[in-house]
Amino acid sequence: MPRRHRGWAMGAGGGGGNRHSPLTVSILEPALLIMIKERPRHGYTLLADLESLGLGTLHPSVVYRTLREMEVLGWIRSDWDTGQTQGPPRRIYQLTDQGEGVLKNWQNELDKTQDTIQQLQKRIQS
Amino acid sequence: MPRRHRGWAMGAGGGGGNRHSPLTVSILEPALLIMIKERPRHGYTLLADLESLGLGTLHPSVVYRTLREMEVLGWIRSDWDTGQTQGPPRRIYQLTDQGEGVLKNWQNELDKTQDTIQQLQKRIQS
DNA sequence: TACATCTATTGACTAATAGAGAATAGTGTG
DNA sequence: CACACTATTCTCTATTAGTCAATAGATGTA
Repeated sequence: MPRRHRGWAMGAGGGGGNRHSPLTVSILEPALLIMIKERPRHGYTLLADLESLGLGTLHPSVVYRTLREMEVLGWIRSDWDTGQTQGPPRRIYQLTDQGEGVLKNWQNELDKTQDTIQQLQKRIQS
Repeated sequence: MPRRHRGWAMGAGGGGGNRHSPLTVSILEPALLIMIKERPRHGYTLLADLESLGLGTLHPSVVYRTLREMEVLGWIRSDWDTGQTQGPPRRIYQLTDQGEGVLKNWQNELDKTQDTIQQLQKRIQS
């Protein structure tokens, strides 16, 4: 089963189950950082919150992996949740100081991206 | 030399030469389609035009490869330029009918992305 | 207690993409 | 001819992403 990325835009409305575009994946990282900064959360919650952002097509393991990798990089830190849980112990993630800095870079990038997309949208309308 | 993507946001303002974010790469495909639709062009020109969009950090081979792959997919078509050139013959790309459809999908995706980013920006300001 | 179900997270395997550098090649200029 | 500039292609390898399966605690229920 091909999981094309290049070529994503062909099957978006056509074929079987709809997959997300590469853009979706690219936004995952800042989205997680922003939500974690808002309020420390665990992966399962973040998974649901991504849904409400329209990034809900991402496979859980992609999200968990991203979280683990960002922790290795020192952008976020996790502690085991001591409160009662309806399941196995879960990691609560919070932003580190380094993560704050990284998030600032990401904000600049998001701004630039907004700008670029807007330019593209204008160009196509004329 | 590591060409990290995950981890991009660390070195953006810090280390050596600045690389682009994954977002930049994700936008390349629709950007090319839009510019080609505006006016058929060859790769070298597109390369320069990307610059003015703020996507100038992309390596030429990435851009040429993307063009070739989009041609294989049937989204664009190329003819050798018959006019005089100041160099070797060059391919002029133009959008196909299929490419028009793909571009529409991309436009939806760009809209959605604008939306998501805006939501994220709002959330971080409060 | 055996079993299903829901909450949570992790691991392993492989396909696909991206980044870099070098190769190829035509044209014009000193 | 050597060099610079225009233009495109190729190859090699690092990195990322997608999928599936495994692990595991808690809760309910037959």
